[in-house]
Amino acid sequence: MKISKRAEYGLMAMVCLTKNKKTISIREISNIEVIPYEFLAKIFAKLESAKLVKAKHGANGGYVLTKASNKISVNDIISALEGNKKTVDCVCCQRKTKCLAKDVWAKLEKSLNKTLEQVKLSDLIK
Amino acid sequence: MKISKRAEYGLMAMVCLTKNKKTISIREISNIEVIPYEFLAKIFAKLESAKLVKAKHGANGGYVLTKASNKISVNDIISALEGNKKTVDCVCCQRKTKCLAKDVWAKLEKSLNKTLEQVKLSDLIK
DNA sequence: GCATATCCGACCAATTTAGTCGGATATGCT
DNA sequence: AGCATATCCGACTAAATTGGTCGGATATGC
Repeated sequence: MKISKRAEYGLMAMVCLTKNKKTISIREISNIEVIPYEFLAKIFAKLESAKLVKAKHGANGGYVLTKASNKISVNDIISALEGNKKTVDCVCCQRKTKCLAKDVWAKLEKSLNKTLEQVKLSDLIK
Repeated sequence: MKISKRAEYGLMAMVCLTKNKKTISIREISNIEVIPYEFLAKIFAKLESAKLVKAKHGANGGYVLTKASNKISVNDIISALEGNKKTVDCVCCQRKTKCLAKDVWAKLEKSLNKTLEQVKLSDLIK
C-alpha cells in the first residue's frame, strides 16, 4: 500500500509546471526537483497520453498543462501514473465464493479516489 | 497502490475465523480458502503478534480471535500485515523544500485508515 | 543544418512479494 | 511415555515490480 516514486515525482513535476505557467523542459524540472532525467521523461510520456500535459518539440520546447490548474486533480495525475488500477483483484471473487471482503476493497478504492479528487493542482502552489 | 496478497489472505482468514467461532487450525483454513499453508502460517504469526488472534498449541489446537468480531476492524488487520506503514515517504520533505504534496499524502493516509477503521470483522459475515 | 527538445523501446539492478523448506517446541490423547 | 498434531521460527528462493539507464529516432527553432 505505497505510492510509487513515479507518482510522487509526477506530482512534484506537475506542481513545478503549475508554478511556471510557461513551457518548461524536462531537463529543467529534473534539475529543479532533483529527479533522474530519463525517468522523468517516461513519466511525462504517461502524463501526455493522459492528456494532462502537452508537448512542444524542438528548441525552447517542453511541456505545458492542457487545462487550468484548478481543473486538474491529484487523482487525475496519480491514476495516469499508477499502472495498477485496482487496489486489489480479489482472489475469492475469481473463485465464486461469496465474499464480503470484495466490498471492503471497493469501498477503499472509492474513498481513495474521492479524497484525491478533491485536491486540485492549484491547491498545491499556495 | 495495491493491497498485498498477505493482507488479502489475512482478511479472508480472519473472516473464516469469525464464522467458526471455535479454535480452527491453519491447515483447515488453508484448505477452505485455498491459501498456501506455509504462507498462511506466517500471516498468522503476524496477526498473533498484533494480538488479534491467540494460538493454542498441540493437537486440536489452532487460532481464535482475542476480541469480539465487532471490536476488530479491517484496519487493525491490514496494519498488522502491511509492512510499510507510510503510503509515501516524501522525497521533497527530506530535501527541506517546502512542498504541499506532503499534505496530500497525509490526507490520503488519513482517509484510508478512517475508511478501513469503520468496517468491522462482524460486518463481513452477514 | 545544428542544437535542443520530445519520443520510444529495450535493457538492467535492486527491492519487494509470494511462497517454500526444515526443524524446534508445545500440547492433547491413548 | 510416545505419537500425532499443532504452532513457531528463521533461512532460503523464484517471480514480479520498481526505479532507473541507454541508444537512437523524430520534431522544431534559430
